[in-house]
Amino acid sequence: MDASTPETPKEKLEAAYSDAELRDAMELLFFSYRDFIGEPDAILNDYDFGRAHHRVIHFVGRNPDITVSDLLGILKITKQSLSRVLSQLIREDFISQEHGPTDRRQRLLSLTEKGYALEEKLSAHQRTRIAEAFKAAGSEAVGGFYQVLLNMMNNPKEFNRHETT
Amino acid sequence: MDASTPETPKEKLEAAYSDAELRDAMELLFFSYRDFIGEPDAILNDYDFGRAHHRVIHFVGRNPDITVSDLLGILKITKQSLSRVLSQLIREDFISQEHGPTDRRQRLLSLTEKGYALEEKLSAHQRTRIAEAFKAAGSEAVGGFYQVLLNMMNNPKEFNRHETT
DNA sequence: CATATATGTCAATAACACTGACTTATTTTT
DNA sequence: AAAAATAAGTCAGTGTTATTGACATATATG
Repeated sequence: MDASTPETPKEKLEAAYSDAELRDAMELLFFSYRDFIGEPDAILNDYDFGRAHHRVIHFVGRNPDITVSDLLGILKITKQSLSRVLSQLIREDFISQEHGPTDRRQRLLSLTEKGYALEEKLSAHQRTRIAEAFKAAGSEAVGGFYQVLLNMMNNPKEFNRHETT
Repeated sequence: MDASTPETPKEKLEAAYSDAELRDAMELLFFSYRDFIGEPDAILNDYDFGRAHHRVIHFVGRNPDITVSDLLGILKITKQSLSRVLSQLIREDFISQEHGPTDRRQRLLSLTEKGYALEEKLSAHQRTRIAEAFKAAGSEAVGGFYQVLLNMMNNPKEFNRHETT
């Protein structure tokens, strides 16, 4: 259970990572994520919303007509947790619901115009931050960023890269 | 305030990123971070600890003899928030305190053996996850990962890469 | 008709963060 | 030496986001 000395010879070629290096990566993730999510909070405050609202707005915006259970699957929270946030967003007309066309039990969620406007506002800073980080690092680095983070996911297929070109 | 059409000619060369691509990156960060922090929770549960305890244990482990105010600066939480978690960790002998040698007002924090053991246990899964992601992506990709995430930080100097070689 | 599924809701609880006000010990400044 | 600043800790109150468990309703499927 101790892996402090990386002396396994066959792994030398493809670079062995020391515990210290791996802990570096852990910290880098912490710092960058902390700063990444820190920004929209001020805007959310004006609406009496929190980060949970932000996440719901983001994923509904990204996946129009998503079902409640699919949204729960993405967020990995409970129905009851989502309920408070979601019903607030519906009540205040940021998100609309409609019955599933084939299965009327489903409530398909979409952003209203008001919701879309808020999403734009909320993500503006984050998009700028990422765009600048990408430009500064260069497109090769961006590729590496994608590769590593994708590999870190439990189920990389969950990430749906929206192709543009 | 709308940047949907990236037609600025001078930026073409260094690759322009569409809003959709930038939102992809936002999601990738969300997913990978969600899965990254999701793992140690079960272990923490056994100790009646939460993520806040984990963060404190990590950063104290990484920075022996750190002062309380430096730790607050890293975590970006309030003294009162830290207090609950920290006094619990001290009471249960995961973290030790000692007076600063030059400034006796300071309480320098370090992991006890018990605390170090818990850190090892908690970070084991995360280190494995990162190590595997790094190996699968290759060392060039790892470089890109570092570059992009560093650029995303408010103050990249806050990240102290612990050199090994 | 029976059962499973999708969603919603009520109630209680916990973790983690916040603000504001105040205390104690110690160091630095004047 | 007295005054002011700093490091740390504490008390009280509050809010957000999550949890578990139990149950209700509508709809779909066997």
